[in-house]
Amino acid sequence: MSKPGHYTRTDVVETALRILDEFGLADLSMRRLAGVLDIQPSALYWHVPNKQTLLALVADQIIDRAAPVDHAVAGDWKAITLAESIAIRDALVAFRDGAEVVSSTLALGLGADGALARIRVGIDAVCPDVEMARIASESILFLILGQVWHEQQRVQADSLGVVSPAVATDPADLNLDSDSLGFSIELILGGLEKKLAAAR
Amino acid sequence: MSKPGHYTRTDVVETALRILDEFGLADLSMRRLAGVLDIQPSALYWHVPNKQTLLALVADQIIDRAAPVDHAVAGDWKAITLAESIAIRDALVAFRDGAEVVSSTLALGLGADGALARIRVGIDAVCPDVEMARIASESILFLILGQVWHEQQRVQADSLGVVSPAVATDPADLNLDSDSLGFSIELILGGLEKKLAAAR
DNA sequence: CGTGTTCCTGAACACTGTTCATGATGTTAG
DNA sequence: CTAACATCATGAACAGTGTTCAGGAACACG
Repeated sequence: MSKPGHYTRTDVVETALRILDEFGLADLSMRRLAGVLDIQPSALYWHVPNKQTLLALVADQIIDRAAPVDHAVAGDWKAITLAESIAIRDALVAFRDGAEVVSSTLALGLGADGALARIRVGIDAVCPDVEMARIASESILFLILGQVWHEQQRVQADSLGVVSPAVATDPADLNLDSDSLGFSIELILGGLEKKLAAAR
Repeated sequence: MSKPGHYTRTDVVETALRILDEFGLADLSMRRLAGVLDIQPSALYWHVPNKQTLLALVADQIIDRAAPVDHAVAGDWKAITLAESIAIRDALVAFRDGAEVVSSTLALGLGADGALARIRVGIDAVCPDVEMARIASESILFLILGQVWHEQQRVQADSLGVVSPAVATDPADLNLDSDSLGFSIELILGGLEKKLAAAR
C-alpha cells in the first residue's frame, strides 16, 4: 500500500478485508487500518460514518464473493438450496472471522441480506406460505453462521495453543464439518418437505 | 450495593448479571462493575482472571436459571426436546443481550454447555448414532441462539429509535417469534424423524 | 483569480481491559 | 501475645480503543 494519492471508499473496505483475513477481527482497528493506508485514523471518517458500517460493508463484500450456483445443474429445490447454502458457507470460511462479522452485521440489520436471499430462492419455489419460507430460510442461515462461527473460533483457539493438541483441529475435520452442515440442512429441508406434504 | 465488607466471586457475577440486564452488554465494563460494587477496577482481577471468563460465568448463570422440564408431562421425545428448547429460549430472553453473551461464550468454548446437554437428552433417547445426535442438537442450539440474538438486537435498535416506528417491535410479535422458533425446531425434529425411519 | 469540493492532518476527548506494587484486614499457629 | 499467612482491596499507570473537530493542502470549475 502507501499509495500517495487519495483513497476511495472501495479502497478502504478492501484494505479492511485484507487486514481481517490476515490478522482477525480483534486486530482490525481503525488505527491499524489507517496505518496500513498510511493515513491518519480521522481520515477514515470521511469515507465511513463509523466502524460498524465499515464492518457492514466488509460483510457485504464477503457475501458478494460467494460463488454462483447453476440451478439447472444442481437439481431439484432441495439440491438448489443445499448448493446455495454451501456456497455461502464457503464464502464465510474464505475469510478469517468471516462468520462473526456477517453474524453481527446481520443481527444489527445493517446488510449482508444477500445471504438470506440466495437461500430463499429454492424454498420460495415450492413453499407458497411466505411466512413459512421466511422461517425455514432464516433457520438455515442461522445454522450456517453458528456452525462456521464455532469452527473458526475453534481454529483460532487452537492456533493460540490454548486447547490440548489431542483435540486440536485436524485438517480432516474440516471436510467432516462441511458434511455435518450439509446434514443439518438436509434435516431442515426434510422437515419442510414433510410439512409441505401435510399441508396439501 | 456498596456493602462495606469483602465480596465473593458470586457477588461479582451476580452484580454483572444485573448490570447486563439493566444496561446491556455494551455498558457492562469492568470499571462500571467496580463502580457499582464501590471498588477499584483492579480488585475485580482477584476474583476473576479476565473479562472473558467473567462473561462465561455470567453465561453459565443465564443457562442455569432455565426452568426445568417435566419429561413425563411433556410427552414423546419430540415434545421433550421442544420443551427443553423453549425453556432455554426463555432463559436467554430473560436477560438483556443474553443470547449474545451465551453465543460468544459457547463459541470460545468457555462454558454454557448445559444448554446443549438439555437439548440432547430427548434426541439421545431415540437416535443411536451419536454423531447424528450431536449434529441435530447443535443445530437446534444454533437456531435458538441465532433467533434470540436477532430478536434482542432488533429490540435494542428499536429503543434507540433508529428504525421507523412502522416496523418497530410490536409486543404481539414476541409470541409470534416464539411460535416461529417452535416451528423451525419442528422442522429439524421432523427431518430427524425421517432420517431415523429411513435408517431402520 | 476566486470559489467550492474532496480528502487528509494533528491534536484531543473519553473511554476500554489489564498489570503491579503496596497495604489493610482477619484468621491461624507457635 | 505475637508472628505469619491468606484474603481482599487500593491507586497509579500502561497501552490501547472509537470518535470528534478545527484547520489545511490539492484540485476542478466558471
